[in-house]
Amino acid sequence: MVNSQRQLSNIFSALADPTRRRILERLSRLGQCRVTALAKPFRMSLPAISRHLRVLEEAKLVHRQKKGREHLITAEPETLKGAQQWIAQYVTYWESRFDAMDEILKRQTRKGSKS
Amino acid sequence: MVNSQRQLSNIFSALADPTRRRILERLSRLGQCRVTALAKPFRMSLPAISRHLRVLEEAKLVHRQKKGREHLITAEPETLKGAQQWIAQYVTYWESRFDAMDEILKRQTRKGSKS
DNA sequence: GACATATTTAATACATTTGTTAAATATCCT
DNA sequence: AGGATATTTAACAAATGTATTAAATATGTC
Repeated sequence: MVNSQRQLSNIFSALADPTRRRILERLSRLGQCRVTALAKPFRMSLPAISRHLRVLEEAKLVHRQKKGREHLITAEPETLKGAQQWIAQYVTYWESRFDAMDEILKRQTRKGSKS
Repeated sequence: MVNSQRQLSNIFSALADPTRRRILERLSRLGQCRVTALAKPFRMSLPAISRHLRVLEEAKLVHRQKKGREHLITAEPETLKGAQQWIAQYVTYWESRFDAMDEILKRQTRKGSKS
């Protein structure tokens, strides 16, 4: 579970960068993947990608398994799910608030059309 | 709908800051709210909050309506929903991938226990 | 008009992020 | 051992983000 504000901040900052989002996208298409393979389509140095991966890893959006000299990167969907839930709490709350508002407006309209 | 990568980046950066998340939380409890009222519990100058609000506004997580000298701030749940959907696409994809993996592992285990 | 209130903008300082290149580390291969 | 491959760490520059205080702007009230 995503608990702390700190972790939530890490997750959202990680997702805020388009390169990191593309890495996640790529990871979802390719599945477990080596660093170099992940980095391939980016017009950016390997150290830059390495750093992005560290950010994703610190946010626990990604998990690293060392196998010899290769580092195999895997997505960690549970974390993304945590962020999703954080957001969902507000969306559902606001939706219900707006639905309630709609209801009130409808009733007022009915009353209005009666008189 | 949340379309561009740019907007997605804005939304996630906006959500990455704990103060801004608290502002949204407060906004969801209080509903439409004046800037000063929103800023009340924060140990931070008003200009700082003003900036945070601008960030939220640029991300379209929040909407501003000027009424005389007061600015009334409202949450914009549609945008949050957009972010939610972006995340959902990966979560569901990964879940199905993992489910498929589980299925394969189960079958292999059955085969293994037979031989 | 003069003063109070609500909010933003400007100027500035400091911290963090993001990219680059060069060097270091770890592992594999012959 | 020596060389090739995979990846990270270091040093640094440029851009961005966040907070502060002081001043500006817009509106309301007597």
